[in-house]
Amino acid sequence: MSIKKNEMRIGEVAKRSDVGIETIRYYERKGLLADPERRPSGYRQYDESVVARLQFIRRTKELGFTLAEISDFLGLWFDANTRCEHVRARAGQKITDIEAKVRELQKMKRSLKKVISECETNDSIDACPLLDGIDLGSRPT
Amino acid sequence: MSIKKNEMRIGEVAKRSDVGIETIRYYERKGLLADPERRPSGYRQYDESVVARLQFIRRTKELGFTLAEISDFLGLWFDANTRCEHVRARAGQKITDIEAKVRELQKMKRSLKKVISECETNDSIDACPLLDGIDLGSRPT
DNA sequence: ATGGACTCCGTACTATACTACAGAGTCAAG
DNA sequence: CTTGACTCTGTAGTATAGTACGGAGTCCAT
Repeated sequence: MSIKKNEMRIGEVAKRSDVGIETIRYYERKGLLADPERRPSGYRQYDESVVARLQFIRRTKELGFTLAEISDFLGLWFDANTRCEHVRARAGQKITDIEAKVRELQKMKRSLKKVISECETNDSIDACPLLDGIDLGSRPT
Repeated sequence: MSIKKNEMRIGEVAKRSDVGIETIRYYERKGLLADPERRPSGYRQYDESVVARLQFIRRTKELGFTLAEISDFLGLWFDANTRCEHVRARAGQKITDIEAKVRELQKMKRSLKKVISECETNDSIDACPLLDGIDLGSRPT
């Protein structure tokens, strides 16, 4: 029985996590956030932990994961019914997905660096390839 | 004056790039693909290069870039009016964006590995942290 | 020369992820 | 005890990125 700070209202949470009030309620409806405690008035009552969770959702979304995937992700940790071996399998799959994304991003980065270096040594960029192994055709003249 | 294979119709392109026919036309409307040549009948006529371009769009989308960003990306290479220094600046910005994404992904990966190792040494996962430095609260009991 | 597969265009529909009200109730500073 | 900021629910609207469909024309193997 830990002592919880249970004093934030939704507006405060929105400000701290940089996620809109309407969006927080939307995530609640979608099951990405647990139904919060309520004051007698019906006002939602949050503690600190929801801010971290919202920031996690926001950042993960920017990496190209859908809310359904993020929900699954959070489920890895929060679903008390998930067996340990299932957690391992799902986490392993997520790691594979992440590694593929990282490889693609690094490929794009290498190509962009190539664009930059070609531009530095050559006033014209006629010969710049945008991506390794990808022929995007000639630039219009 | 290079020899071009200019013989694919839209269905063939769709099959090769694993992008739907309707989606190809949609990308054309959105300006992600140039207006293709047409047969006298009005049928669109493509060469090989469009397949690579479509594959690039598909993969890049999976990395969390919007079509607008991808359009910008492709513009780095295809816009003949873009000055070299602008290309460098925009490419540099993209690299920064990519590096931030990679860092976030690697953070997620580390956390997932931690989840897995905790699960391997401990039948209960009560103590697994989902993400470094992020307190998601206790699992329900 | 004809039937089945393919393509055309335009429009309408869908899913995802928000975002914006309306109208009513709540909170707290002065 | 009022008043302005905040919150409630429910519903409706928006942006993005497709996806489906109807009715007509085209391609080509038999």
